Amino acid sequence: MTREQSGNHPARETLAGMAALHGAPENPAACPIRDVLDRVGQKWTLLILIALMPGPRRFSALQRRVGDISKRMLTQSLRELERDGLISRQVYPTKPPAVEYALTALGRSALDPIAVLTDWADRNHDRIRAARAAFDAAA
Amino acid sequence: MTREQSGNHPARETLAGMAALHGAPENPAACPIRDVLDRVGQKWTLLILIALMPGPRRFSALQRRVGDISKRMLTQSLRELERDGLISRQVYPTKPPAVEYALTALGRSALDPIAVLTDWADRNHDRIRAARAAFDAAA
DNA sequence: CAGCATCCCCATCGATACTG
DNA sequence: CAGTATCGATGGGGATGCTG
Repeated sequence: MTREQSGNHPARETLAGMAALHGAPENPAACPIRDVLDRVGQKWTLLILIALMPGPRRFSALQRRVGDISKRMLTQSLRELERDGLISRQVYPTKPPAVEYALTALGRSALDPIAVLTDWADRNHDRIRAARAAFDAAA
Repeated sequence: MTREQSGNHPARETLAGMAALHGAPENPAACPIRDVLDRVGQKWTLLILIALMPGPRRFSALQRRVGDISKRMLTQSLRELERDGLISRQVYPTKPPAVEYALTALGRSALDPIAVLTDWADRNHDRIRAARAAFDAAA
């Protein structure tokens, strides 16, 4: 989680605006872009959000669904997502305790822009792989 | 893997497919999501792409524009972006050598989905910060 | 079942110095 | 100017074990 530079921007909505504003990193406050991207770029967060798309899931169910994530990382990632308000955590004090995680409205809304990005990734992955092969061949 | 019920949203169908795809962790390179996200999540890549949006830039100009990036990281990040085919590298063998970097068509196309994501970040940053404050207060 | 706690590896990144 | 080379700090994240 890297923090620094790239101050907050007032009424920017386009990348162009951000490119322009970036020349002045006087405000040390957290940049929304970095803030979100650092989270999205983390290894498991996205997989967890995706795993929660169909509906609420319990801890173990999540672990199975995500795949080879360790309990440690699952716990840690869930905490961060909960802290950011993207998922909710409901504890049922049953005999063996049960905890259910679910997407919040904010979490669901995050999946739309993420879907755009992953769709791009899906559509252009071949091109990227080809570019890499060409680059490596030239070396 | 089994398809994930309902999801009238087309983009979400794709995401669900990606989730299923991850079921095979033996070849992580085969997952477009991780492939792209790892790059996007890196510290400087996005800043560099944004810095190149207005047009081609030379090494030093990029370094000034991005901010406090070291030459080491700038070089490294540029190499990866070039390898992925997102930017091009043009060398002018002048007296003091000049090298110009520019977005490729692929690189430009990547900025669209990224803009969607950063726009979301911009719009929802306040909510996230509020959620964090609430979470921290509860602890 | 859900989750902390602990140990440890290694990838990422920063700083500095050197070069064609 | 545009890098390369090297060292070192930081922390993400895997493996394992323990608990309410």
